[in-house]
Amino acid sequence: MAYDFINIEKKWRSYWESHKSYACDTKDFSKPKFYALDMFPFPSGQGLHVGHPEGYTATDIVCRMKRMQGYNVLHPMGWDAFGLPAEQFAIKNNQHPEISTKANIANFKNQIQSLGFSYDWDREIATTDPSYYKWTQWIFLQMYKNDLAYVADIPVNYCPELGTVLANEEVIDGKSERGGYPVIRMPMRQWILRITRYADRLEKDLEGMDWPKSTLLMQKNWIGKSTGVEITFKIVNSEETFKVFTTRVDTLFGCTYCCLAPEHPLVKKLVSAEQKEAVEEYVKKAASKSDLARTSLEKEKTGVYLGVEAINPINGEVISVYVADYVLGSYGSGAVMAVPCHDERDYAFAKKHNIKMIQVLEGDVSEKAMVDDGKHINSSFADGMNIAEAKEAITKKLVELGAGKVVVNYKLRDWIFSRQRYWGEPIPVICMKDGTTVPVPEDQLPLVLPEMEKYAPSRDGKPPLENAPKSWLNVTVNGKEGTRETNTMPQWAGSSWYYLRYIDPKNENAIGDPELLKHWLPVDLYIGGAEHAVLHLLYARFWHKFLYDIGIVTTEEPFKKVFHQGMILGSNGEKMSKSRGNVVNPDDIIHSHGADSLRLFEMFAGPLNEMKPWSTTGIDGAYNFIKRVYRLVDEPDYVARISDTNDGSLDFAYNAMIKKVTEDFENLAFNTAIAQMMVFTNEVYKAKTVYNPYLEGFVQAFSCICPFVGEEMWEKLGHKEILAYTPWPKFDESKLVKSTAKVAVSVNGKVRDIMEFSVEESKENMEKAALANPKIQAYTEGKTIRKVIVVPGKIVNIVC
RNA sequence: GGGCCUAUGGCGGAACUGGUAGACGCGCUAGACUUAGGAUCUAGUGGAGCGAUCCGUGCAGGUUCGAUUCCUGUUGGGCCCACCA
Repeated sequence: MAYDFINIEKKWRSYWESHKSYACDTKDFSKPKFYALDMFPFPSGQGLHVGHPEGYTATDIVCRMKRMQGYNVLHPMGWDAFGLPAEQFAIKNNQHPEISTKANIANFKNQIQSLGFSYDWDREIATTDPSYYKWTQWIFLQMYKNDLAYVADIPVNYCPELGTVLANEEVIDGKSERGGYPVIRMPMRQWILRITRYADRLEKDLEGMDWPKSTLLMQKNWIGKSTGVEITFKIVNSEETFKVFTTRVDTLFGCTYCCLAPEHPLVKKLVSAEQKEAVEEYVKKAASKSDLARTSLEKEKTGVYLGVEAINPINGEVISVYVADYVLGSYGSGAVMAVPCHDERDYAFAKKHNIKMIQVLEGDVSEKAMVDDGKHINSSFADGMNIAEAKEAITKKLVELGAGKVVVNYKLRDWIFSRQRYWGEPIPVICMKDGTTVPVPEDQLPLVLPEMEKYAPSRDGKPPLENAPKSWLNVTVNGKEGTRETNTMPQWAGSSWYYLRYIDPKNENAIGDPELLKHWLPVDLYIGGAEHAVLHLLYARFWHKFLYDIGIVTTEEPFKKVFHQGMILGSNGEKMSKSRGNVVNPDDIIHSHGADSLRLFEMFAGPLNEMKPWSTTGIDGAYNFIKRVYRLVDEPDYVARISDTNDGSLDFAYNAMIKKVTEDFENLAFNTAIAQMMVFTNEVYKAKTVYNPYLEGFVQAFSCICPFVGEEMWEKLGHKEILAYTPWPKFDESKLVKSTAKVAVSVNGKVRDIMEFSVEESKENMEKAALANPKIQAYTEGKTIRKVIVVPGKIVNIVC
């Protein structure tokens, strides 16, 4: 019988599904736990992409090994089904998002199931399910009660094309992350989550985590902690003061002017009569400028004189105050001290506006600012000091004067949490006539999204829920009239805590049973795309830390180990896209080569974290290897006789393979594990006979990558039970020890011969034997031996 | 502009804390077998040369008995952040 993957895959898929072979009893605490999580997909209309199975296969392999190693494995899957793209898809196809979402989920589920992943489908969740988003809303309410959710009229990133506000994290180069539409800044009433309150912990706890280094670094940079000094400047002839934040307090003697951001509240108050018109015009212009316009202006430093002076507290110098949009209103105190000689931006601004410059560090400042370390000059008591020393001295002085203090600032901003969209979780808050907000009582959750015929976003930024039925919209609280909040939550809400729900998905009284949450957290292995390095992974950490603070979870961090799979590129090495015409549909491969071949190919193509091009011949190669393996049990008479006695010929090959596979699976190095299985297979073909337990151990390991054909082979080997819970094959270290070792003999670093020595051979004897070797003597003849380096088991190097 | 990652045969990729570069697979070449299949099996395959030998891990240096591996500089590719004071 040839390798009939179509029927083999059909047979075992149906068996595993009907027997619930991979159902996880989370209440079983008798075994060690292992929680492996995939980033749940957004069920798009296009269906599965070949990129999806890559990460999913990786976690599946580890899960299958862990099960055999005796772990109780939680391996769930669900759907991140709310959000903008779902809504856009629905609008485009003129179908209510609820219907299209359901259809897309069904399609995705079918595709995923055909790939043989060992998910526990009894734990399937969808963020759009009211019984799920009841708890998303519940978490929001807890945040609201803990002063972590608030409403504010603030300048936001508004995207007219999408008709909604976006989070800072969702804006890239002044364009929307999704769709690439222009984003403008305008003030709007928004719900905001106070993520900045967690900035310190979010930053600190990154240290030592088993996450990709690049991701840790990205989060760190995004949080952007910096320690500096906040200095108070007095306005001349006024009681007013303003504060600036600086990380270069050492340059304070070189400060020749100050700048306020256009949004700074003192701008209006301080501006002089003669400058009023110019300043007001400038502020107006700056406010309407989109981020795109701001950045596209080649970073030209514009600004106007405010008409007032301030006093530099360190030396009493009188300096001018400007308003300039290169100062950000949302960072630090919204004002800076400017030191033209030692800051590139200040240098450009001062040159343009002809402002005095004082050099306070030695160096050349004739062409550009000098920002490196050096010796201070023109700095009174700090003269001769380097940056670190001057910082300390000047800070000390400012503190004495009561004009400064050490502060920490973060780049991280609060999380703009409302979207002017229909397809999202309703925010469970009631807005009263007097402008106050009242939370929806917890026993009224879930607050279900109302049925609506017209749900498309409007271009003016008004939420679609404004047009919801009056019965939904209008609420009376304590005899007073109010209306429901009409903004909805962003897609990130549902994905910020979904890993908790899998643990106890049907619990109606809590997010999950505290005992179960305690047992199963944290997630041991979390695999997904690197594009979520800051957004999702930061938001989820924030929510988790909050849930920790209110006693829901008992770990400070949600994900112990995170890993990003590399992208699968088109066969031309470019990113897969419809316009490039290089998209591969997994369904086609499942039909032409089978799911096992797809899994094997994606794991063998290269390291999991690296980008790999798709390869048609590569998938053929995977298919051929499966056939070669399958023949071991399908037609052993032609390949290798299966024997009940061990002749020892495969001892080394087998034990080396099991050792390598066990270690490599643990390290997610599947390509090299597969290579070792290929070596073993080649050895079996050569040996023409194979000891039955070796063949079985091989099938168990192989089945982690190719579960369908693995299960079929297991059955053909005479087993009645599936192999998922059989004990993982052990390896015998003693079979890996070799009595002799091949040693390279080199002369002046060039290998000239290979000699075999007993592993116990002494260095002296190895040296003697090498020097006596006629092949070596041909190179050493007539020369004096200056040195001989002997590394047992590796090399003998003769220097002459 | 700043930060991080990366570069190895015709191709995808191996190589542990510096120690025989190219495991394994694809492709290619030759042979065997034939039930003519999407075959299968066996052998060979970094480059140059008849050869002994020489040259080879982006490029230029350095450290070392010995460097794909460590250091400095540089170039190409990728990712992230980009006025954060």
